[in-house]
Amino acid sequence: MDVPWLTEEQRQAWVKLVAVVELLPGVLEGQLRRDSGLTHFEYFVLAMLSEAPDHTLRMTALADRTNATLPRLSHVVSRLEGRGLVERLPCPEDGRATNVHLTDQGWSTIVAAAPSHVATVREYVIDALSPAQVRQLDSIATALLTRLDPDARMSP
Amino acid sequence: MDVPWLTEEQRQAWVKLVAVVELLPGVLEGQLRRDSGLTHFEYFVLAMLSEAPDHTLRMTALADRTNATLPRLSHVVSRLEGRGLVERLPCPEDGRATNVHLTDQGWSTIVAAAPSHVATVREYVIDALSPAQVRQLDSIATALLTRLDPDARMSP
DNA sequence: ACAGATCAGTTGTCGTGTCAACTAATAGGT
DNA sequence: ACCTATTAGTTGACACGACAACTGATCTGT
Repeated sequence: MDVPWLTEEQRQAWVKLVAVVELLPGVLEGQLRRDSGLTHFEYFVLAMLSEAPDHTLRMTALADRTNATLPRLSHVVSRLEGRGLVERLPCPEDGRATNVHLTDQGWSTIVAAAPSHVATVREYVIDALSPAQVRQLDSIATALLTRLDPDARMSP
Repeated sequence: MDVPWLTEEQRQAWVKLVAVVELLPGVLEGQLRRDSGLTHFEYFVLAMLSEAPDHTLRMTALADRTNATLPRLSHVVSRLEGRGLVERLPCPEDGRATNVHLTDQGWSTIVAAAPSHVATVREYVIDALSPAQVRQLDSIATALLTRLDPDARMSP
């Protein structure tokens, strides 16, 4: 496994990216838990459902969009179901599949949670960057995703 | 909590950044576990120790550099100690503190793990970007860290 | 039409992180 | 000097995610 080492420039960028990747989830997690009683992952699940047609997605599709394994998603959906934020429905077209549907209460929850979450995103990310940097970030993230997510499971 | 919404440009950049932050840890985690039997966090702990003077850091300093809570670090150090990769030593200057020291075996482990890890970083990050983008990434990450980590705990 | 293979999801177990409570040692005030 | 407050770290109980094994439904080939 003999590999060309990284240049100092590359190493610096890498170290900082790792720090961001390490710190950002904690900030989002904390804010959502405090303000809305949701995990970031739970928020993300509700958000994906809220954007889906009829507020409904099949487990597998939802797992793809949220980058979750099916077992993990199943557990989380059970909890959300217990809180009345989503409901499971058998899929008419495929007897094996189950549809997850956002309830009215789930919709209210995500609508209530969104503003403060967006405010946090502004505060920690958008407002820290110039408009040009926001565009650069988009290009960079797009480039990374072609490797990290070649099938575009998370953003179809 | 009434907040200006995000422009479409900003939203796109944000969505993609979230995807990266979600996917990248999984890739690193998987590679390190397969190739070296280490968690990314364990790798990071060993790496920080390997860069420290005398291969030694106090628990608190190590917790800062790795963005870990003290309990989490304490548990992980216990496991690493059990595997003989680090050792705990009482701190001479402060009776409350404990120094964590990288053993020879720990050093060998990190040296053995580094090349394939760097290769992965190349593959998924550096090589996906142009040299200009690497520089942009550095600037962007630096800007984000002024908010995410104002005291520069992770990169002193 | 039926048997085997594959697919969608669920359930249970285990490792790991978080939080709260605790111990031990230093620092500060009178 | 002594008593309190703070700091460093450890320990134990609980929650969540990963992995493997399992159930039930659909597809494939003959």
